[in-house]
Amino acid sequence: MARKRFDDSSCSVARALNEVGDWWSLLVVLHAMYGTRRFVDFQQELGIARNILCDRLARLVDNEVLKKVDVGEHGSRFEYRLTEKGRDLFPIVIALRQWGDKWNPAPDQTPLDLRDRETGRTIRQVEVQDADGHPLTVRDVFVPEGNSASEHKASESKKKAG
Amino acid sequence: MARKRFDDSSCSVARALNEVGDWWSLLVVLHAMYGTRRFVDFQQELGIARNILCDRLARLVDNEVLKKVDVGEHGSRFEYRLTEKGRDLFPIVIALRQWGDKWNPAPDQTPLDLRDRETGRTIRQVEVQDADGHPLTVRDVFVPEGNSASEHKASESKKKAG
DNA sequence: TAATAGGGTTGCATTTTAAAACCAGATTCA
DNA sequence: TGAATCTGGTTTTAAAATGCAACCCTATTA
Repeated sequence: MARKRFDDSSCSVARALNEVGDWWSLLVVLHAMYGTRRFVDFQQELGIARNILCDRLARLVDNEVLKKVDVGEHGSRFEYRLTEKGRDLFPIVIALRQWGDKWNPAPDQTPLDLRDRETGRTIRQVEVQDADGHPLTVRDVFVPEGNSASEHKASESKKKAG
Repeated sequence: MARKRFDDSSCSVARALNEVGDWWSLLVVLHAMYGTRRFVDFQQELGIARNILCDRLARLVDNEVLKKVDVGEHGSRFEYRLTEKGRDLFPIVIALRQWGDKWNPAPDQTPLDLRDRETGRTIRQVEVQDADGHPLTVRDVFVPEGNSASEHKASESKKKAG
């Protein structure tokens, strides 16, 4: 049967994954962040099937992660550019990259060394922080009672949790 | 044909997505962070097909995101618990949730209000930061020349980029 | 002894995916 | 003028992945 979709899920993670949670979409967004804008470039860099790329680009445009711009250069030529919504995926993509570098390092590759354009210094590890900027783990947080997002037992209120 | 896998991709984002980049895996991890540990609970909370859940749990265990523990309670009973590698997905899950809340808010739902267990204060937005903790956008960073991760034109060196 | 719970596996129909071939408008080349 | 090329797709076909339901086995409870 068809893959399940989460358009109307009450869970915002599910709704997010519905837009960028498949095998290709985040890689398309990643390459868009690297500067790729054209169909053929995405296709060659990603090695993705053309029909799948069509589908993903259209879906990302539908979801306003990308916008399709006719730049009218050399005949029919379009560019796919990140919207603000798309650029807002930056922390997610970087966190994924750091996680991959940490837990599945490629033997023949130094991890990505991303630097601040102004100072030239290496960026921080992406982390969840408290109001003061101190790092928090999953065990350091809770969902206050009454928050509708806690419907599916978000807080660790079960006997075995903790 | 088969879906493409990225096990040996030189891109750490692709390798990360290979482990948790499908429709269900990150939702399983999310619920594990909420405290879910047992097969039937995952199945009921997620509404996932049992064979698919089997496959995903096994894959996550293979990839050491979860570990399977025989707690020998009430006969055959196992628990799936997050490993350190799995807990390390916390920033990614939270960033996804914040992105979903921001760009696809559910009309009938207040966004997740996650709080610091110690102070009770709301957590920060997950962001990419420079060495001093100041937020950075995708336009504020670059990949230094010579970094092997820049092979696929990570730095914006093309004529049209910028 | 039967019913039930936990944790799966198996079969089968439906979708998705990948690969390659094909298509159509615009442009450059000869 | 006409052929080749570039760009951005659509179509076709076969292999996987998915969802659903039914089945299986162990252990516990009624």
